[in-house]
Amino acid sequence: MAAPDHRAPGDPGTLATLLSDDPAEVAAHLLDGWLISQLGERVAVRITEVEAYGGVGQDPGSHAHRRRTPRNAAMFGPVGHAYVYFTYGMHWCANAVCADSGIAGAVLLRAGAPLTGLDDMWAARPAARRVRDLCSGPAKLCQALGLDGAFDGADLVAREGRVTVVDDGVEPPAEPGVSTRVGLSAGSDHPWRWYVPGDENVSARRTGTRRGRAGRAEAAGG
DNA sequence: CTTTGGATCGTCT
DNA sequence: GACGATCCAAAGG
Repeated sequence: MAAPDHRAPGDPGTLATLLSDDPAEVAAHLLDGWLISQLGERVAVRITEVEAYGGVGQDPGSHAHRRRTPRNAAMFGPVGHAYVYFTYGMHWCANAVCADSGIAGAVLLRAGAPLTGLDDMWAARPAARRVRDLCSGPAKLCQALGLDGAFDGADLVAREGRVTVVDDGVEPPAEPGVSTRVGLSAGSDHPWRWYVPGDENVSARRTGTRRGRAGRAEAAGG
């Protein structure tokens, strides 16, 4: 909820190295890292939920499963850059590209805990009622940080980028929550979703008959 | 608190 | 022409 005072963004350089590996290997390491944008002043969140997506022929749930297309091109590009896509006719979602060069892969940034720039986030998300409504979902996160198609391909590990993912040196959870991915019709069997246990800034999984199975409020429990 | 239906358009078949 | 890596308002317990 409130921003811990002791946290301070560090050197983004080490992150590029981290991301040069399989999405499923690196995804959980992004938990508790910082995602910062320059909407208004400085808007920052602590990453609380991520999902891994694989490359061609590796992952039926991935946009890159079939082949490279104009939309998913960023997934085949440099590690540490953003893959931002438009979905459901109205929402943007952002990924951090990873995997070795030439092999498509990405980590979807699904949720975050607001740290700084709360005023800008409230302004960017009029529908939000509580703090946990600001960034508790991939499209909410993008809206709160002002991320859209203009950020597709942006360098997330550049020292002075418009959007930056930063490792603040704080270790990610020793035992992160794990589950299957949200909202998929294919590839939903892989346990490639990770989240900070007990954090309320985590997306709610739909429990209805449309998809998925018995998911619950996994933010609870600890 | 939970559940349901609707919005809305780019992308790929 | 179909379907989303989703969110929100409304309605019911």
